[in-house]
Amino acid sequence: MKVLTKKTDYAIRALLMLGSKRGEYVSAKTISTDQDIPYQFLRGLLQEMIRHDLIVSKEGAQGGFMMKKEPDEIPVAQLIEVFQGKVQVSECMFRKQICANRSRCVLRHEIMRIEQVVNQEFDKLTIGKLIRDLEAANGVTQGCGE
Amino acid sequence: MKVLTKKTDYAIRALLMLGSKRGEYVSAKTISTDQDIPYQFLRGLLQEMIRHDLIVSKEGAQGGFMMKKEPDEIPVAQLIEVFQGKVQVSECMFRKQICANRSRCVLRHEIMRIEQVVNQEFDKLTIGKLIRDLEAANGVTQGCGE
DNA sequence: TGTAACTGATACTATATTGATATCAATTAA
DNA sequence: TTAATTGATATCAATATAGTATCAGTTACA
Ligand code: FES
Ligand code: FES
Repeated sequence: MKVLTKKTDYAIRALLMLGSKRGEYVSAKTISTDQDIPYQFLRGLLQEMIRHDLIVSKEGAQGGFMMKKEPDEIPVAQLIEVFQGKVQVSECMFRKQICANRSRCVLRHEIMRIEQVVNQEFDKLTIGKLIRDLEAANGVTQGCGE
Repeated sequence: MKVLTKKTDYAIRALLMLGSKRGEYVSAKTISTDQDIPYQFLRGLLQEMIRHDLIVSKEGAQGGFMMKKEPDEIPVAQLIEVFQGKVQVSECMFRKQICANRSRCVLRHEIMRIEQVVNQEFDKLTIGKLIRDLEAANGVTQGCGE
């Protein structure tokens, strides 16, 4: 069970890069090469992020993409929502029958509680936090071999 | 983003049924009809659960399936693991490069922390708990219309 | 002892989701 | 003018999820 798909993973990495080069336009090609993300695939993700007001673009030579929002205002939860759809733990079980007390149903309650916990965690984890974490750890943005 | 797939969903419902009829064999057909789960699909799930020692079966007429483990000893986390594979938030980002301090990498840390939280929650939620919750709520095991 | 009600085992098909590529028009810096 | 770029969109491939079909073997019981 994979919680983050490639789309989200790539999007995060693209944003980390844009976030650490704020104020300048970075081309899709540069991001693609640097982060090892398939070029055209990345292009699609970037456009999606423009539509969601996370970044802006400039066309033409020397064009590229730039952060629009503050990195601290972009929680990973939002990226998950954009690229994988809202987290929902499960449709309601027992849909065959009619629950007498739906608002008080403990099963539903239980499931939704977990849903909330998951969302809260991903909400606290912002791009800004990740950037700071990475910088603090390495001085330089740098990754691992796995 | 769907956290529980049909397989897990169906498996939980099958176990809730077996768990509330302990000591007797319940046929796949009965479960299928009662819980509205595709018959052959369910058969596969039941066999998988036998392999994982959660239930036992009796062949032949009047045969069927029965709980083996205590319902309280079956956390939803285990079912997720069996039917969807272990929860993993993400492969390591930045795999292109080599992380100097992998054991101290904060990004990895962050991601694994969330992974743990999710697993803990699904670990606390056992079949036994769900059965009790349902019985307490309704007197009878009963569902909702969604 | 025959047969209907069952599970065991396995192969198959369909559909949806995810991941990736290709193409061409429009824009812009140099 | 042209090379470097994004915008927009169509298409394809790979994988995962959901569901079906079939046949052999076992067992209760009429
Ligand atoms: S980025 Fe992977 S261990 Fe650091
Ligand atoms: S089982 Fe769905 S609301 Fe109760």
